[in-house]
Amino acid sequence: MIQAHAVRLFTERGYDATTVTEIAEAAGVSPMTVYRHFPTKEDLVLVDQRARLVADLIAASPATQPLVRRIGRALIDAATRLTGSGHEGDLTANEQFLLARLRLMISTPALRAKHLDNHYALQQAIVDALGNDATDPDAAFHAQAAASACLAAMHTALVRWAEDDGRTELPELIAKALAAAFGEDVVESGSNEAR
Amino acid sequence: MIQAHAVRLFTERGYDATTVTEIAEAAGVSPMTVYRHFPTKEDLVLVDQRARLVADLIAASPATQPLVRRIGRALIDAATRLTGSGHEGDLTANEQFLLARLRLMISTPALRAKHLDNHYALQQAIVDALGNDATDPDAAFHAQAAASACLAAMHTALVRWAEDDGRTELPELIAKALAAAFGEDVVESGSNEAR
DNA sequence: TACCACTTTGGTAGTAACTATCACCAAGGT
DNA sequence: ACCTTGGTGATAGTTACTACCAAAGTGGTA
Repeated sequence: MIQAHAVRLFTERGYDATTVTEIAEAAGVSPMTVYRHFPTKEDLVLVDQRARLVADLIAASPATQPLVRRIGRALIDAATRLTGSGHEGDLTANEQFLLARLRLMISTPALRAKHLDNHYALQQAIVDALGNDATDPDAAFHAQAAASACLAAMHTALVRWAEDDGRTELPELIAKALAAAFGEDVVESGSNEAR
Repeated sequence: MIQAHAVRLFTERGYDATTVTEIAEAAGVSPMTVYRHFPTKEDLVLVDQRARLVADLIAASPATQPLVRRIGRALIDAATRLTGSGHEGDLTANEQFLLARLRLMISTPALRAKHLDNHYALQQAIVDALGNDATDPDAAFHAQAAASACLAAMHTALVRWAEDDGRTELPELIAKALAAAFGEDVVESGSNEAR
């Protein structure tokens, strides 16, 4: 509830122009309570637990495929689940909220910065989930480079999705971004998930 | 001079544990003066004008090559100039300072976040420098995805360089990161620069 | 030397995001 | 009745940063 009020106020008045105290008043709680649930003002927009989902998808993917492909498919599959694709026309309330948060993240420097830093943590989770030999520094470096590049490509897809107001399917955009960066063959078809 | 004192104090006591007032005292100026030259505390570490250099290198690169290769070579060439490669053994004072700043950027969440956001601005500069048709949204999307992925790969190289205390040549690490993400053929040899 | 823009620097006061510490209160188990 | 526990609230303090205005150095001209 606090987060919903926060995103609404940020969207209406702007992020910097909205104080935490105002959010607390709108939500009917004390500023202390807001800080207890969201350690920083940025967290009011950025709370996001995709990391676990993506990491799980990667750990479940076949280790025989190239890194970029494993990671790319996991990102696409995660997006499919998050947006609940397959609808036509109207967006779900979940997607509306995601879009509102994404727009704030893109337009507000402080949020954009912290969001990108969250990707950094997600990158670590992905590298761990790949399950490579951690003792080989070259393999670890390879995994880091591949993961960071995939996440960056996904981020451009997120930006495009927001600019599009969610009209294009997010998984499709991510696939296009990955193809643009790594070549068409990386994400041709099918899912890594077991059926 | 202010920046040098700031980086020294941050390294000695930690970023959060050092106040801007303390930096001002160490540098022998007033806090106001610090804020005038470095709008935010983060900028005391992050001032960096690579953007222009990289963009120029890209604009000068042959448009016939694939995007990832053009961007990758520009990043490698820029790193070569910045570190003044070719030395053996000791690091230059310039490199020492770069390393100190980089270590702070990597270990301090606030700095890491803002640094990644700076990459975001650099990405825009790169896309502009590529000189593609801005009216074609698909081409623009392609360029954004390629640029963000390349920058992300370069960032992992920077991290590795810092972990290595600068022992490996930075351009070489960037080339390896790009190869790991995009394939060995992307950065095989030679420079884009006109001789 | 004297004068005059112009730039750089400094002081004061204020805002807002946090933090530490303590107190309160309702629910549940013994 | 008593104690624990988890959520809540108030108070006071620190610190990054801003707006506004005053002072001091800098360089060119007469």
